[in-house]
Amino acid sequence: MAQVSPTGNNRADDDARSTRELIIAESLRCFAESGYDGTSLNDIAAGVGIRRPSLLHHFTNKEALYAEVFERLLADWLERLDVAVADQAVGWAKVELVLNAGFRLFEDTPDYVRMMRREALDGGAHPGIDLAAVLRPLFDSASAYFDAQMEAGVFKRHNSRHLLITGYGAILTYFSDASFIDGLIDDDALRKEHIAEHRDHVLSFFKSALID
Amino acid sequence: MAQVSPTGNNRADDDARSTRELIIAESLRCFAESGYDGTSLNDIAAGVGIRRPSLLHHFTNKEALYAEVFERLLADWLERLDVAVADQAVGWAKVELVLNAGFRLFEDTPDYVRMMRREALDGGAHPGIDLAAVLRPLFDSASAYFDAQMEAGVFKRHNSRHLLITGYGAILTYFSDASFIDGLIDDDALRKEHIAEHRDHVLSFFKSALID
DNA sequence: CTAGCCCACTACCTACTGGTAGGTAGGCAT
DNA sequence: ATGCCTACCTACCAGTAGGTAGTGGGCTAG
Repeated sequence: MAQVSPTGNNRADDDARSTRELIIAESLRCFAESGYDGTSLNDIAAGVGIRRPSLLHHFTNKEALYAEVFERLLADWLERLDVAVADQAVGWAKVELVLNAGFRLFEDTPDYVRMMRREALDGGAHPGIDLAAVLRPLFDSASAYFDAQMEAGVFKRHNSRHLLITGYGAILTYFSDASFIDGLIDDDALRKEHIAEHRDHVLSFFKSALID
Repeated sequence: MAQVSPTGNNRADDDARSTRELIIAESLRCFAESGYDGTSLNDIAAGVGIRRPSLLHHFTNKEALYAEVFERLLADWLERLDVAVADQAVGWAKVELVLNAGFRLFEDTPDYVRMMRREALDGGAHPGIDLAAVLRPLFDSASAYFDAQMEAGVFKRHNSRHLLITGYGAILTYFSDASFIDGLIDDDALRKEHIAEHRDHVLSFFKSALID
């Protein structure tokens, strides 16, 4: 009989999980920075401080590693957004709440944003990952929310689906293309104050397009 | 004495240029689809119908090929945008003109958009290419234009630089992430009618944020 | 102490990368 | 005919990719 999960190993399990976590964290960095093809397992292993075969002891292959990193972060993302979406605020207040949550989320995890952008750009090149399918429910419910608010006269009339796509592009791009934007504004676009500036702009811009 | 450039070879030069053009066209396709690291010279050569060494007869190395493709398309892009920007229209009419030109441009060259997005995402990973430096003059003059119009009361007040970044994100994203958006709207996002839909939305959205 | 597991290691494999060397077929000018 | 040039080829290089096999140390359980 296998003794399933002995309750209290300390170092063994801790180290194991810690190594796994280290690998995932380093993979995120690398995949965000250089993309799937631009990242070698050697790069990741070196970042963790182990050799490639040791890395492959924790993950069956590169694709599985990528999938796990992606799924992990997608789960984090949805969890945090769900909290904001679940709030009972209505009208503009709710939009502001969700936009703020999005900004905070992206500010906290810029690597995730770049990885997500690469995934959207590659468009299903990585089997087993269907970004659109995961986000679709959120997209549909948000679209329905806008339609209802517009119908009720709370918001000005717009195409709700394209409105969401516009918002997605406006916010995500600032973080995913930050290093490009650096060159436009002559400073680090990811500095807190610049992020706040962009957030304030997006909020006021969307507000003046939606309200009154 | 070397006979410099005999004036009128027909087939030799034509074939040569045609092969070069074929390589550039195929490179664009591949780089847009799979990125720099995801594209091998063999892929490109195979697409053209020649072998890798023959390809390297036309371009000194992979980086030089990438640079030429990128510079070529950047030049095309700036040329077309300059025409729109040079128009003497003022106020919202000018914004509408430039946005329409941008949409037409992106619609005509979706591969270019994806390549450009990848470049912005990689942020200077490819030496000798400085996207921000090239676009900076356009960015600054556009920013000045908005500031002047807002000062004159033609447009509502917004942060002009962040307004431009928002617009850049809103439009580019639709094309660069088209395959992801496919999954959200359950159809090919690059179909003419959907592009028109998004263009109409962006125009009306920006208009209601800027005017009145 | 011993048995066994976990984890990381070295050593190796095949496939493919970007790039080079050297050769050949054909066009064109002298 | 000769000689040069362009455009392509095959064959090869060193380096690196992802992945596998087998080894050994350190820990824990019995």
